[in-house]
Amino acid sequence: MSTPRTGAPRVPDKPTLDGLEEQWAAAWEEAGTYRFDDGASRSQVFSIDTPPPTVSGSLHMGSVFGYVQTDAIARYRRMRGWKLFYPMGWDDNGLPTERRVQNVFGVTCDPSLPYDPDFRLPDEPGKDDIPVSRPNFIALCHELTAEDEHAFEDLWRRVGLSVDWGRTYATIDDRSRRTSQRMFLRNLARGEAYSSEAPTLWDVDFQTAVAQAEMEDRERDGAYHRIRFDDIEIETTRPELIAACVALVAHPDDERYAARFGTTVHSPLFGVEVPVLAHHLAEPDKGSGIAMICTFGDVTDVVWWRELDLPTRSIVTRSGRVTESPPSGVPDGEAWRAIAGRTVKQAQRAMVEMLTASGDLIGDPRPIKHPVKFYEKGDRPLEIVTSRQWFIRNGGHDEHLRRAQLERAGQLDWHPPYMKVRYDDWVNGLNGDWLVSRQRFFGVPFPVWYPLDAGGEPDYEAPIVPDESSLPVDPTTDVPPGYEPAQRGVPGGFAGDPDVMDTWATSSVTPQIACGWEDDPALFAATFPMDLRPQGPEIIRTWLFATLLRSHLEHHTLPWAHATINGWILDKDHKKISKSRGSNVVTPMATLEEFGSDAVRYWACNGRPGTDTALDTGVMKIGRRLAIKVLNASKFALGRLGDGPVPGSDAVRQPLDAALLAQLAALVETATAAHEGFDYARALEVTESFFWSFCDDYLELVKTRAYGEGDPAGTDSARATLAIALSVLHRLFAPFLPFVTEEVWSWWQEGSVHVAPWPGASEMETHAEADPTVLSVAAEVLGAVRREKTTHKRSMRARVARLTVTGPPATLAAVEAARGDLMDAGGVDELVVAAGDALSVEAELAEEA
RNA sequence: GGGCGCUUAGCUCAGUUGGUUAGAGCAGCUGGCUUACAACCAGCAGGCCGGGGGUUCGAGUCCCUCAGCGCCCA
Repeated sequence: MSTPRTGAPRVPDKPTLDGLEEQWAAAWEEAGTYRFDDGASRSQVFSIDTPPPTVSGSLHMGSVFGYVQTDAIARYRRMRGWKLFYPMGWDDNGLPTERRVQNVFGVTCDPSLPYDPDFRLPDEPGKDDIPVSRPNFIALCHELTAEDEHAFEDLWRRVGLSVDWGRTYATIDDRSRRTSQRMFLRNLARGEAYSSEAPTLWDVDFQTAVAQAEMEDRERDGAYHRIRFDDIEIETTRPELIAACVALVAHPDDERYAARFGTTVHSPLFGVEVPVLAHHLAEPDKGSGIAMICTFGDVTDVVWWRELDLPTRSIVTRSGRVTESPPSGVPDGEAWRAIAGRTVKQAQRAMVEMLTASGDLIGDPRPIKHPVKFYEKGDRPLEIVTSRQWFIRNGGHDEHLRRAQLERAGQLDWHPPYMKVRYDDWVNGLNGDWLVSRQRFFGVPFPVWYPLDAGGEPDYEAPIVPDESSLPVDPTTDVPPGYEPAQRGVPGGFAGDPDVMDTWATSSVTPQIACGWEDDPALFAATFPMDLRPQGPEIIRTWLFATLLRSHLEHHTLPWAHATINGWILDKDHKKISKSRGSNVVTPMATLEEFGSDAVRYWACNGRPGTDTALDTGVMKIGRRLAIKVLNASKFALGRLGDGPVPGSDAVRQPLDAALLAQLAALVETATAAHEGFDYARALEVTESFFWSFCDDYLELVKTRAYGEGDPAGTDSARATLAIALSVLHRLFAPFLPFVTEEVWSWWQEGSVHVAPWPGASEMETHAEADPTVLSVAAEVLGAVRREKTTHKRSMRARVARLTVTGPPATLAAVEAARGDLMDAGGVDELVVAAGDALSVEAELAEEA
């Protein structure tokens, strides 16, 4: 039940939407309206694992879309009586931030440099990037992300997210680093995390390893080069790797090469002897049906290398150049010196020239288009290099764990359900464990040191780990237990792991970060496992999957009960809004100022769960009109309540009023059911539709009575109904239009509408007989009267001398029940009814005055 | 190549287990200042529900197929 304020409502003469955002955002902050109740128990709490936005990403309307939808869900649950745990996080660690720091400040990180406490940026950026130490670089990262986070918070407050701003975290802050490191140490202790020297996808520009989830295929031009290995001709798109060739391979059933399996041939130019082998992954239809295996040209090479137990002859370095000296077994001759130290592209040109000259290249290269692996943020194709990296087991090599991951996802409530398929596809397609180490700087360090042997070589098999109580640590500056600072890097001493974790390795523990895992046991018990993970579809394979994995490994439970997956934002041409394509992207703040936050929220909440939605200012205009209508209708209805106490539901005696309340009860039921299924869009739709009919028909029909003309009982009935309907409608709209509903609520109620209880059926109960058709018939008759006036181009004030309604008995009974209201609203002098089959209305207009 | 989603009025979209004559808003057109709102109100017009085939008494809805668009994966 709502709590009406004593005294008459205070309604402004000229209600306006302008300024509501600032006014109410400040009021909510002041009152702590959205603050989490610390004493709540798990059964009272609804906890939301909000996606921490990448603060270095651009702000655009796509950012607003999903967050507003989630906020509508949160506001509904809060009004249903749940104690909302709804914190916000900032994803600031990782490559996007490093890249922005490089661009904005014109610096690059050189980890070999010592920390410079007096470092100052020059006033004018120079032509070349300034190399800075790792600590200086990280300081600049913090400086920049602080600004970005401020911009995001301003936006979220402006758009009315009802998050508890007292619980904000950042993925690089102490709490996140501690949680992330602790989780890693637990994984390590259980054997779920391990390091290994292995072929790894490598971005030569970013100088870091890349995980399967961050890799994408791009269609690129290439060319098949037909090359002679003795009498066998192979086809390859990468002739520059001939020096790295360790075998030839054909399909075991391929009769063309059956006789050659087990024999050897010699590579051209280098003359290295390599075996001819059989493997089922060789494609007989591709090229000449026989391929060279290099270490490493692509991911298939890695499979062949592993399964056929081949030697390693890597020639590509982490910078994307050919090594200076040849791998073992390859002669350091003229051919090698032609490619040594060159970029991959230069080496390819040199090889083609030499092969042409030697006659080992058959015919001209044949141009093709083929998919090439790229880092999703990268500009040059990924190379495969051998390096030591950290992995977390994810089921990619473990059928048992894979099945467990699929089962977990089956226990999760997906909204909409078909989004689960994307998860299943991803898990079924996993071909390796999760690579979590990155050779970067602004991230969570691995909390690990390695003992150095007498020769100064690290022992990777016996990492030194810190006590959990000392977390977070930075092994590049902190000293491991039992060692002295002076022992860093000296034989018999220690060395810190220089790598940082993949940003998803930290993002995958947002439930643990937000809920205070191990830091705040009471909070954790009250909030975890969480209730809801809202997120975008594109990060199902990364964020959702990884979060599920870590929770499964550590807690043997789902991290949340529900996942809502929002759709894409498309621009007017139905193209996905791209962060990199900055040209046509309007900043959300400008849009929010132009249309108002409620209007933008209306647009966002119109997007069905999981459905792609076009950025459409037309829909925002409709939302703005709706918000204005709420102001005006509220002003009218509250202005009719009179100065005395508002009559209660007992006063509802008129059939028309009872009919309105019956329809309203049905609306509440429909809207509530929609919300329960996370279908905020349907709840909004039915509420909006009801509200316009309420304004156009009911308010017009009841207007005269509400003004207090005629029978006082009729007036009381109208006023009681208006008060109930208005209170319910304000609350039904509150999750979508938080600003305007709070404004109109404040005119006549105590407290915030956003913590008012969600309406229930009991509020609409009356002693009057409730027949909803009274209102629908009355509305139809009134519509016919209006049609008559419009057809004759007369004003709505024109009198109707005689109105004849024909219809079946039930319809006529409804007309009789609303007789007075119909005559008042239609300006009818005489109303007569006549029996007939179907409802028909005849209006004789009075002469024009 | 495989999977998922989408295709309904000029535009943006609803259409909930198959069930009267397919809805809304915007834009368009015609009227109306009506003591909540002209940022408003009333009315009109506008649709082989992407194509084809099938199941059914009955299909926008279910099945098959084709086409286009988008996304994911290989």
